[in-house]
Amino acid sequence: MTAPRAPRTHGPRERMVFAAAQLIRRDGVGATGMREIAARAEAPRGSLQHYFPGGKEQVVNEAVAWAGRYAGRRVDRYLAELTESAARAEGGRPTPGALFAAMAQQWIDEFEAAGFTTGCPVAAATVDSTASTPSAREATAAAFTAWTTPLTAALTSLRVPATRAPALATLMISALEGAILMCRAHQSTAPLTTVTTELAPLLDAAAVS
Amino acid sequence: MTAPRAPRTHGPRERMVFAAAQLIRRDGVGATGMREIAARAEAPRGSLQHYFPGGKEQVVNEAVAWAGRYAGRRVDRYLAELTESAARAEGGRPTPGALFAAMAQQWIDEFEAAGFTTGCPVAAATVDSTASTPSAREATAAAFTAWTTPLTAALTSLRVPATRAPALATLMISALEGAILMCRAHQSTAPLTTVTTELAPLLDAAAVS
DNA sequence: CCAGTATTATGACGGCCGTCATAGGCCGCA
DNA sequence: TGCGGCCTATGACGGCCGTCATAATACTGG
Repeated sequence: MTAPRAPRTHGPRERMVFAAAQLIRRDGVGATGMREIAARAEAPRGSLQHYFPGGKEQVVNEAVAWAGRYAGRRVDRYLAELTESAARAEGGRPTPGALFAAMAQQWIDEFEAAGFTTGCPVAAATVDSTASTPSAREATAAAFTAWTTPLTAALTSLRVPATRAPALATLMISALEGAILMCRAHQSTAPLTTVTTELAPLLDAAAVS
Repeated sequence: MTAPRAPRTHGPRERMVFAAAQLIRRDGVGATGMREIAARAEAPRGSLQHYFPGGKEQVVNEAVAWAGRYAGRRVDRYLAELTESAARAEGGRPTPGALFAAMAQQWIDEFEAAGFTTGCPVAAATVDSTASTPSAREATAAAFTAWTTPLTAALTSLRVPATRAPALATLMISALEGAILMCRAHQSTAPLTTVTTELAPLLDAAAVS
């Protein structure tokens, strides 16, 4: 997304941003080293200097921004999938609770497949580097916005009134992020399923008939 | 609470654990140094070695455990305060939503006073060191348990059925932790107030008449 | 007062970090 | 064929880290 057109196979720069995001969400910002990023991306260490003259700060900020965009795109995709399957099966419209369930399920699948080793990179960056440079904090804010905005739009398309959609989007992301934390701590997907179950009636009730 | 009776003034050991918790919640685990902990506690650097032969891992784990116990005690205190004031004013009983509001307000006050520089140490430890030693992860799990358990009990005493109280406690802590993250990122207390408002009806509806 | 333990104090060591400097390879274009 | 850019490669530097070793000091019980 930095370039208008991505190279046919992901270029080294893109690979490094992606590798940084992966490492950050596993180990946190502080414990992620530049050398490690280059190694993970199978990119030369010198290229980090070349593509990211701003140093580690720039790499981390781009990784966080990428993660925010990714989360936003996932929301759009879930909405499209749910809308299609709901229309085909019952001729109806999916509920906000089903959208949240899809978002949570993504994490449950990942935890079950990868074993609670990784969390949300935006959360990691928020915790780790709020106190550091202002640009790092701004990057996390932008990432949350890039996630909240499509989610708000999705809720609106699910007949949630425009006055409540932003608040519910904030609630959904908050609950999801917190549940992810608890899942990692307890090494269990239970918090995510619990939150999904408990939140569903509230979310569904917000959609006007 | 490590010792049955605390020394009249907090001893150096206790001060170091406290200082570690403060630094962790501001900078994260990785960015918090042993020398910094000692300096903040106004304790000699050699005492860290003496009181914590397990090294940084031990200090961090004790700080996280302390934070969990602290959060649990806060829940008990809020419940007591709300119960008393509700009984005096209306002769009634406080609602679960009011309990959540009290928990959130603590953070709002802190953010407004200290400027979004600090978050929850348990969240920081979870993000930073899930991948490191197993004991660190266990410490975060124990901390969440030390928080969830009193909260579940509090909900039960507010007439939430025992079958739903644990789930609601998980939801409350998840939403609170996530909202704290978003507040820090956006440098605004809005997420906390939003979550409090949106969650209140759900929580209150769970209390049987 | 003395012995012995608890605490404090300080310096050194090895390791990893992010960054910089400096070459070396590579490829398109004249 | 040569030249000028992008990219790659590699080593060095200073700094901070956690830990260890070794004292010096304070305190308590006899």
